[in-house]
Amino acid sequence: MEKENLTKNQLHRLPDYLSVLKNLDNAGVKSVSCQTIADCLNLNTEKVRKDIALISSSSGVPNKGRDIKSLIDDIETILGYKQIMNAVLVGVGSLGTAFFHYKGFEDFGLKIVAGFDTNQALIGKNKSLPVYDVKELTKEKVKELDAHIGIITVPGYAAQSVADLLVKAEIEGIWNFAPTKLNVPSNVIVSNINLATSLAVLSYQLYLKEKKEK
Amino acid sequence: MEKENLTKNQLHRLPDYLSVLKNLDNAGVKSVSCQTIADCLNLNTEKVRKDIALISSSSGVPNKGRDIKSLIDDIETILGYKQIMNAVLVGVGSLGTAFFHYKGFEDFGLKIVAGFDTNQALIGKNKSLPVYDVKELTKEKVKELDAHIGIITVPGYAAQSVADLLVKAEIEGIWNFAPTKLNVPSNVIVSNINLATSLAVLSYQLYLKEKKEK
DNA sequence: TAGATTGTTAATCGATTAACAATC
DNA sequence: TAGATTGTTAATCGATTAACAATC
Repeated sequence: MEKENLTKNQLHRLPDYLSVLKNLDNAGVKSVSCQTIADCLNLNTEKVRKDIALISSSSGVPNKGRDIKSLIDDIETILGYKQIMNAVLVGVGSLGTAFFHYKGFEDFGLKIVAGFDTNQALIGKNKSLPVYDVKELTKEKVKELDAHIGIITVPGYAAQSVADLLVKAEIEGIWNFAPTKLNVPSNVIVSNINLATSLAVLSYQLYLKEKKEK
Repeated sequence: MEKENLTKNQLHRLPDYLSVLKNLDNAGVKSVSCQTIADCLNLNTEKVRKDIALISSSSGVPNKGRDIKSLIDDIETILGYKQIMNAVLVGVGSLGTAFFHYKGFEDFGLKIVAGFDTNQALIGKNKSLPVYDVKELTKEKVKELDAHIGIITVPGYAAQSVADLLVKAEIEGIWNFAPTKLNVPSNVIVSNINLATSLAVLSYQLYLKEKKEK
């Protein structure tokens, strides 16, 4: 599809583009210019144009723009929304339980099929999804569940050992919510999401604001 | 404390530094060089040195490094961990409930004190924290709760109207989990965290890997 | 046709990396 | 003292922005 790989920044903008495009699509709009997308997101046209050119399977039409539906299709393909992938979740604690029951991920192509934990009290089938002992997190089990992604929602100190387990179980990608940098072989893909980091941005701005007011 | 403001990238690295420092502190280490931090995070020394110089209240000592405890203190101050701030959560749905019951945020200086929703079934005090009707999200209520931050966990289409409410209620900062860019006055601080975006990074890498294997 | 919009090339900006003198 | 580590200045790299010719 695209000629070159997307940079991290470009990739981060895709979900925003998608959200704008879906809104326009819902409103019955048929085609869109990069200018319009840029305006909606307070970005400059050039940036959007470059991004879109890179990910679009079709060329833009001068004086018209691009077909919204096919653009949505292109982005969703790249973001993996078109194809549901199974995931296992390790750490059915406070935050883990939240995700465990959150159905929203399926819109993004991710389906949690099982949980793993060390806490015996959590293990069993009492919930909508099975929770297994972390000891059962093996290559065979992962294959049986047809899982390709592992979600880590354990405390920071336990994250690396869980990652090691997932690697051994031949998981292809790890979505890491623990505030720990993971060491994994280069063929395993890791995406970190750190709530603390995100919150830090907010706190820092408030801290600056307060400091300025004094 | 620091002379210049931190860039977004630098800010994002602080929680990582903090995590490394805390590990070393727990291990009984007293002082640390930037080189050590850099090694732990696979960053290069120069970058870490610049970052640390910017946020540290004390100068580094050649041939020794810096005192770990005071460095932790500096970072925690900037990240706002030293001072708990109250927050209200709007949207006690699937993801919202998760956060609502997640106690982990208090470690990062954030305490959720109340929830708001439009769904009458969710309103009441049956849980550990009160859930109010979104109609009650007023300036007075926010003041009464001593809340400074608003957390948005509603679906994308509702996010902007919730943001408007929060602004009217004179909230200072918004932590936005909805996949929507918010328009707010410049004195209100917004930090977006988009699970879809984070997942997109993972999906895209898997997509590239698959494409390459073909 | 005229004009909006595209794709592409060049200029600018900022962040990262490299180099090195200063110093406890 | 010698050497590890610092702080700072310069070089490199990459991403963003600006400019503009091409075109439906």
